[in-house]
Amino acid sequence: AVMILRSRFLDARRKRRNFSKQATEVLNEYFYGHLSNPYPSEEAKEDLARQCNITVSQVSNWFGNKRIRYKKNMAKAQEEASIYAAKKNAHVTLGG
Amino acid sequence: DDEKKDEDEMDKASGGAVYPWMTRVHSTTGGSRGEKRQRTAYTRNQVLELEKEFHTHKYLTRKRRIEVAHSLMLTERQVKIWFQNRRMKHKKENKDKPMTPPMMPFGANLPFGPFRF
DNA sequence: GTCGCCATAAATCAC
DNA sequence: GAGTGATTTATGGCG
Repeated sequence: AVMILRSRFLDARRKRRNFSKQATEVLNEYFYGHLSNPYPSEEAKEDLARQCNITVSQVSNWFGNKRIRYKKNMAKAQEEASIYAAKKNAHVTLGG
Repeated sequence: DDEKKDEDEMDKASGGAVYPWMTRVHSTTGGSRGEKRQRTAYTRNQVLELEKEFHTHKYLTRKRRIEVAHSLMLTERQVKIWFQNRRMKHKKENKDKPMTPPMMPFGANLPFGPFRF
């Protein structure tokens, strides 16, 4: 009984820390750059994990949270979307 | 009054595109609209007993599952699902976490991780 | 046909 | 108190 309680206090979320600004930037760029289908492949997750210096699980958590919270706050999230859309347009010039 | 306007809080993408993934995917347990899916939090005792059971067998027989379900006031399905989730957690714990036990000859548990030559 | 694995949803926890 | 990363219940597809 004590063990279970103790394990809860040793949980990872006990010592939660935010990701670095750069990491969040990388993740957001991917998310808003793939807004039509923000489901990175396993390989893409590994890539993002390396870039952000976090684990693949953390990448999965981040995308899961991001998707749900985007849905719950579409109006607000879309402002962010435009920011990253503009950012993306700086890279991919609309040559079409 | 019962004026409720936030039933479909999402689905109002004035300006931005709405892609399929943005729509709700899971059923709302029969509720017609806007009902939060309920996620029952199991009691401490329920979790405790399930953990004990998991410690002895990672997989349950049908018979055992029925017994556990009844004794904990859960459905068979809930017990089955719980064990599946628990197995996934178990797997993750032994993977995603540090890679000390299997490989690594000597200076293994440095805070920097494995050597890179 | 059933059951387990898996990725994921959605709610909730913990900080 | 909102934000955010992690964890806990629950679904659905596929093998």
